[in-house]
Amino acid sequence: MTAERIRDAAILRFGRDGFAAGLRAIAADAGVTAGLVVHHFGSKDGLRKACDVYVLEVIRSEKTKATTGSPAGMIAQLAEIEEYAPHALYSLRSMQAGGELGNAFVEQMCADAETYLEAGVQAGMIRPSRDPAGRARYLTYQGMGSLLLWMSLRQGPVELDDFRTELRRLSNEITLPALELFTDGLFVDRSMLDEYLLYVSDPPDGSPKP
Amino acid sequence: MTAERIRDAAILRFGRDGFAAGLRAIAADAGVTAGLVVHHFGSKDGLRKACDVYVLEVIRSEKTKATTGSPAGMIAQLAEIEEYAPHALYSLRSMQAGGELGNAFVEQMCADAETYLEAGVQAGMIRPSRDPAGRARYLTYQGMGSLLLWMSLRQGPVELDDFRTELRRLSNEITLPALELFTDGLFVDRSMLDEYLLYVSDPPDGSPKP
DNA sequence: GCCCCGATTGAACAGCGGTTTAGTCTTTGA
DNA sequence: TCAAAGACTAAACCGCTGTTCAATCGGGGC
Repeated sequence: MTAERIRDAAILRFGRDGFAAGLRAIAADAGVTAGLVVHHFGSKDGLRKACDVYVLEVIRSEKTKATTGSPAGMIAQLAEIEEYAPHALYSLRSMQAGGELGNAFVEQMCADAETYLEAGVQAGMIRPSRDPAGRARYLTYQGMGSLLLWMSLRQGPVELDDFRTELRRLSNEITLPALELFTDGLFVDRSMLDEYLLYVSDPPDGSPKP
Repeated sequence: MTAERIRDAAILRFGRDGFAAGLRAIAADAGVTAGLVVHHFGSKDGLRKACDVYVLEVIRSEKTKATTGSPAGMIAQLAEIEEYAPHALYSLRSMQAGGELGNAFVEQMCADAETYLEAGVQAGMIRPSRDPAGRARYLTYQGMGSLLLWMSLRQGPVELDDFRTELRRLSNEITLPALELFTDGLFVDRSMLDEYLLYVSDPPDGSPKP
């Protein structure tokens, strides 16, 4: 079907150039004209919405273990994706641009991370947290955010091959510091944590809650 | 001076709306016309360059302890900035858009983080790392990246007041998980780290280096 | 007093973006 | 076979952008 070809071309283009990509470029990639795109999707925003639901569908169905709960694991496994790199890139662009899919995507990743972390805790591999949801959200934002920062810093188009190879390079660079942090932490003593726990149990101002 | 007023208005506008903001909007904010802006700065890119060097100057002179090396510290201290919030927001936009200032800024933050971490190690508060530079870069990317992700997810303009208050809220949400991670780590045993260290000492393929 | 130079403006220009429209071509169904 | 419906195109339209240009205004030097 032509509409699907347009949608796939749009996913590729949007991933490569961001959502500032023009309809004419997408149409040319799909071998059609700009008018046909809006004929099928109503508008550029309609096209984006169609891409959103499709990508979310693909990711949802293929995320058998797409997230392990740890940022290093996320990135490493993202790097292994060959076939689904376009959808991963498109998702990153969605986060970069904001909007519904971007928010839905990170919310889903936060929820998944919490599930996997809880499983790790039950299996005796991961330390329990005083705020499991907060920890999951924290780790997810840090992991996906660093990825987003990396992509944002390189201005201009992001080629799929570059995406894959650079992702692997990043994964290699990150693995050691992440493993260090995850096994031994950063601080040598618990004074800062204890002070904070004391502070939130009797806060001078009632802003944070335990 | 009028040129300085234009520059300041541009820093505010760019921070609020991103670099897609129009010259006419900036000019209106400064009480002048679009023509005068290019008369003074040559082009929109010239205006952005001028904002870049000025913001970098301000940040450099005022970063007495703008970074502590830890993501939680970064964000918390960024949140305390009242006067320099526009410059912090502009820097975030620079990272979002890529370009020279964005890269220069994170590189500087990585270097600073390494310095502060080393100081913490010398003071006996922070654990030494097998790859201090890599750890500093890792922590910087995670911390700034999560901030960038937060800003990217909210589409539309970012008001200065929202920026400050939301930054504080984020800081409160993050502090506990970060302190937990920094004191105890995430894993209960060292098996994953030991396996990796064994792996990099005799890699099956020569990609990562110890 | 005059003149020149920089600041400043308003309008116009050129290009690109999404969208619209009129028209052609292809398929389909009775 | 014919006509209606939808796929598809080419061109135009319109709003927005950064940029240019001619003209005007306002002081400072000779």
